[in-house]
Amino acid sequence: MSMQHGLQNGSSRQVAARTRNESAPATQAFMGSNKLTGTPMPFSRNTQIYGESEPADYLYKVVSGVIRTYRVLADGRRQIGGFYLPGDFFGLEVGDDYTFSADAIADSKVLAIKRSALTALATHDNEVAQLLWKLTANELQHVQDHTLLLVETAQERVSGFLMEMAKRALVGNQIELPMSRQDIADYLGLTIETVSRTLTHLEKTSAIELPSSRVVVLLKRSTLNQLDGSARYYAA
Amino acid sequence: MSMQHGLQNGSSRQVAARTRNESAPATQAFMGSNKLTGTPMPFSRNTQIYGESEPADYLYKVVSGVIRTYRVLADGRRQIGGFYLPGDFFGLEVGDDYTFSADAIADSKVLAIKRSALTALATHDNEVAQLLWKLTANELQHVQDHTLLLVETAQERVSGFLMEMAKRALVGNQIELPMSRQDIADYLGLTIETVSRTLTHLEKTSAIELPSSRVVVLLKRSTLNQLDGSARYYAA
DNA sequence: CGACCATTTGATATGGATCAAGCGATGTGG
DNA sequence: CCACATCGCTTGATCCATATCAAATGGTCG
Repeated sequence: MSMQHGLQNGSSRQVAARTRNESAPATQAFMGSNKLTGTPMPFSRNTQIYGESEPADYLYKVVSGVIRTYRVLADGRRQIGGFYLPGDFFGLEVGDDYTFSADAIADSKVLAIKRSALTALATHDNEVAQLLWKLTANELQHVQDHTLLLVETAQERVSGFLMEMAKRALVGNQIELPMSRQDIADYLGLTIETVSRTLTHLEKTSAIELPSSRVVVLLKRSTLNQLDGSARYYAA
Repeated sequence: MSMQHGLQNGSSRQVAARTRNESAPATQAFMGSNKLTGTPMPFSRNTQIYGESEPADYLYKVVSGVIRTYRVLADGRRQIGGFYLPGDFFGLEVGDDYTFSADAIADSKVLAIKRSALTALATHDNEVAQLLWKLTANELQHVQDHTLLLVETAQERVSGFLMEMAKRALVGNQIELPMSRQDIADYLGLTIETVSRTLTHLEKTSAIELPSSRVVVLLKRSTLNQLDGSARYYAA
């Protein structure tokens, strides 16, 4: 793919610290909206919540755990649409059916909100209608950022992913990754080997530290930011 | 420069306007909604309609011509978000600013709809609120399909692109491409050379015919469909 | 401890990028 | 009306980032 030795490049570039538009996998809990009542449901690790092309009867909100949405391509590869953390909504559809499958990455609790109730509400409650729109728009924002990641180099994709996670799951200066290398790879359109090698390389260049495979300590955010091309796509 | 080989351009336009039946790059004119009034504005080939990060004061609807939206990445590469044909809406934002730039690929006419008026309307007119939501959702749908394209092989991407265009601008069994190879390449995350070679290859294998560089005759839709992985991502 | 699974690391292959001509159509000025 | 520059596209040769194939290592749980 389009290569460019991002290292020197980065330095020549103004570090336009572009505060990327907030809520990544979209649908942050920017709204407690008491109007959204639903049934709490537990899902254990690796169980499916819904499958693509099933009727989209519920909108979900993550209470605890982590959810991934994905499609399976004809050749068997899997594309992950996004990772959803507590507070995030997922499963919002405008058409009749789900366009992705969703399952729990870790043991999770989600709130299932009946769609029929929601849309009924929305027709006369403008606040709800606005909320549904905002949720859709957030999702759109996230997919667009994701799209941008997919045309970058492996290093940029992995850095971009880490920056995205940093915004959402940073504790101190370390991130705990709830997902496997395979999940990351499928989200970034790379192979697990490339993801692994890239992380190792970032560690060798002291941009990060990997105390364990699921924990990333950010040492040089600036370096990662520079590598993360999408963080400053409004070029020179 | 200011010139354009307007040859078939003018004529194909009218035809396209009434052949389209789909909602590909989203925001199809599935709604004439008399409530959306705006000022008709002409833009000549290669002129900008708005730039990314400018205040998003207008929503646009294509009357004639073709529009592309894009972002420029830090390394100078350009990513095209979508191509908008007559009937399509573009420039819909939820945040304050445009997240893409937009310009006319060919001489075009667009309707500029004041956003302030729209949002005002939406707060008490549910139909308008619904429309805005649907437009956003259509865009989301399109970006998700686009995302899928970007993780496929060059042949799949080009085939996918042709299928997408076929849904929107097919006349008989031929497509007139209003955009350059560079535009296609930037939409697919490939180089112009790869796009060109891939088209040549499709021609050699008799899947298509290229009477001229801007005209594609579809000979074996089935072959293209098979190559177009995204058309059937819900694998075996 | 041993089986299993996730991750890393190594060696090699390859699809598409890059670099570099060529070519045909359009437009320009003499 | 004809050389000639320009532009968009194609074609060819080579390179390289990432995939693929393969094996080693490490962590977890019975």
